[in-house]
Amino acid sequence: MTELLKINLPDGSVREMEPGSTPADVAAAIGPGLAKAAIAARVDGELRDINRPFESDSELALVTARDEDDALELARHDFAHVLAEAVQALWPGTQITFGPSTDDGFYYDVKAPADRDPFSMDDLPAIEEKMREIIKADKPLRREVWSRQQLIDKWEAEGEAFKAEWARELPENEELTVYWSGEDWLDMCRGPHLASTGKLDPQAFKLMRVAGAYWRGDQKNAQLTRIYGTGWLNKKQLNAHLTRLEEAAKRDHRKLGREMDLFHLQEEAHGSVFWHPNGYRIWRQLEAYMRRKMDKAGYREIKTPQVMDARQWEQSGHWGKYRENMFVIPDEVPNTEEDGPVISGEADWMALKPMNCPAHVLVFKQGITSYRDLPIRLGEMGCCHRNEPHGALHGLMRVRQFTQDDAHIFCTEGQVVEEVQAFLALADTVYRDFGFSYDIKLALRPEQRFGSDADWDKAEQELRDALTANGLEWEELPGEGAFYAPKLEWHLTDAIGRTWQVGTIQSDRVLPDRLDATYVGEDGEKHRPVMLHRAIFGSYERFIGILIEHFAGRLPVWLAPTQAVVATIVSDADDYAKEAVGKLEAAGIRVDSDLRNEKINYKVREHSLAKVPHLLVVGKREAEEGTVAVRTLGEKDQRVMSLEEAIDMLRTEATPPDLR
RNA sequence: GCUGCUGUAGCUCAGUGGUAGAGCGCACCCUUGGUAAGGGUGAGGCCGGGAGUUCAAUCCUCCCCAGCAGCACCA
Repeated sequence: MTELLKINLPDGSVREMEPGSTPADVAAAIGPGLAKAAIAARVDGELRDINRPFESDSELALVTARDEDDALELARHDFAHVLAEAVQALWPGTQITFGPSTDDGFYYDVKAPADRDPFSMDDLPAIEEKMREIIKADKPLRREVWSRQQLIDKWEAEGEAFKAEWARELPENEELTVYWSGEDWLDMCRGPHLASTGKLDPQAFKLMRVAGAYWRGDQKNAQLTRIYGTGWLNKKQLNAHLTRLEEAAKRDHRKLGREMDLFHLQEEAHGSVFWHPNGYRIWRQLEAYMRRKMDKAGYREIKTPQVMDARQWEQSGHWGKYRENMFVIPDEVPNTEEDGPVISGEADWMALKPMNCPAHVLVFKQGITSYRDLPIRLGEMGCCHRNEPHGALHGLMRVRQFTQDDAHIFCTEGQVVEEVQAFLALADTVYRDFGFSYDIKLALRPEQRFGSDADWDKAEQELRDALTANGLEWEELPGEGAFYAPKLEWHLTDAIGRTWQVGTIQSDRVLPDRLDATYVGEDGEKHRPVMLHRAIFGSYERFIGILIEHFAGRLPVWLAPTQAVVATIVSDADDYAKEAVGKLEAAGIRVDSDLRNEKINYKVREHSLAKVPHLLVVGKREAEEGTVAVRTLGEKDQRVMSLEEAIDMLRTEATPPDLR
């Protein structure tokens, strides 16, 4: 007589089940509706196959499509397996490796057989077709426990070198499982999975692209082809996602930058930005804003050299740790008598600064500093050059020349927490002014680091203390800190839910030491200051790129390159339009006139596409009455008001948020 | 840096082994029109750079450069 298993359900009831029964059996016992709806189970909190037998008395929660996070996770993981199966069905000899779910879908890393080229976009329709076949065949997905040797033998027999390698290295104490798809295909997988491929909606996925990816994420390893798909529970969700992607593409700052004539990039200076008048107007507004914020927060602005001798970079540690990202130049006047510039090879080396911090320490070191002077907050709109890997460059988001709203706070040990707290508050006001919400992450000590564990303990705890004191929540990222310091990172969420890393603060005890920065303490002795590296925008380039995408080009009036255009309907209104422009300019508004011989429809369209916030239309009527017809971007209606009212309105809207 | 794809007019893109086309934009002319494209005419291109194959290369091959997507890195 075997003992029955006690299965506790979320409503508090208990079902007694035969040994070997499964969550599916429980669902069936409860009712046919649930039996049909249940796609997986949470057993003692762990997501599991619906057909995996209970091992003991358990807490059970049945998972249905209404548990969207779990359902999506399962579906995407299954889509990945179906993808791998489809690729192998189409091209026998393809090696398979890994296929996880992602935020919006799934991917599978595969290696094409030796007798064909790597997979390309052109192969995707055929793969999709085969995937639909597999889904429609409704192949049962069955879990089986295998021994390590069984797995290794199978993978080696089939020439699956990557899988075999992985099977060898799976953790000792883990139960090793495979999942059968029908009777003819299987993959090594921890699971869980849906009961059969037919549980997937064949219209709810789409293969998106192929890309290279390294085996186990390491550049030294073989490069595989990663096939990306997006996967959902139904076609409606898929379409909604595809619409979101189109929306994101419309917001692409590279596209809008061209359309709005903000900046350009060209190959002769790839990775560095040519700012056009419109784009630099945005920059200047941001810079003026940030100067006011920093001035009020007790920072003093400095300007330091672009190029410094290599000896300086050796001392700061950059020469050793950062040289491959630095632009290095010979300190020699080249001999140009030959065809080209000739360098003797005996020159001393100089380097463009990739960071501002060493120069700031040098400023700090001038003269003798008393503890009474601390904290000293040195700010710089610091232009830095980093020779980034070519593949990393991306519009304004990742460039080789960029300007940081940088500052370094030199303070005593005892001042660190309060300085971090003040910075937390300052950063908060800035991000709010732009309408961003954010998450804070605390990046903890990396494997390779300078400094003692005691210092790291202290530095990490100081950041936590400041966060706690300000009532903020954060997420910790082990191993992600800089080699000299733990750091807080601000991750902004934009209007369509994407996140961007911008601001940071890092507490550093290494650089003051390397560059021998000291202050005289109350005791008359020399002490090391702590140095806080911090930025809020991060870089102007990236921040402007984020703003463009966040606002889809429709920048708030205070940032808009052109805040208003006065457009005439008939040339009889030209003189009045010029008068209006003069008054608007006198009121500090960035305004253009459009007196061209074009219809008003045409002008409205053009300035709307250029994302000008307000169009002031003037015809005969307005000229006679001293009014303007204001058409605001995004609205269909016009509002007629006196020129003075319009100026007041624009002046109000054009006031930067910190001056309101 | 790695893998794949791409590079044709200012922009978006067609196209062909016999030195090129569209739409938008631009210039000029007509039109003075009330809230998202009025009409006409015209000027723009060393078809990313270099080498090779060929009677002939924008097109095929190789190398380089840049862009895009991802990876790996990062503000």
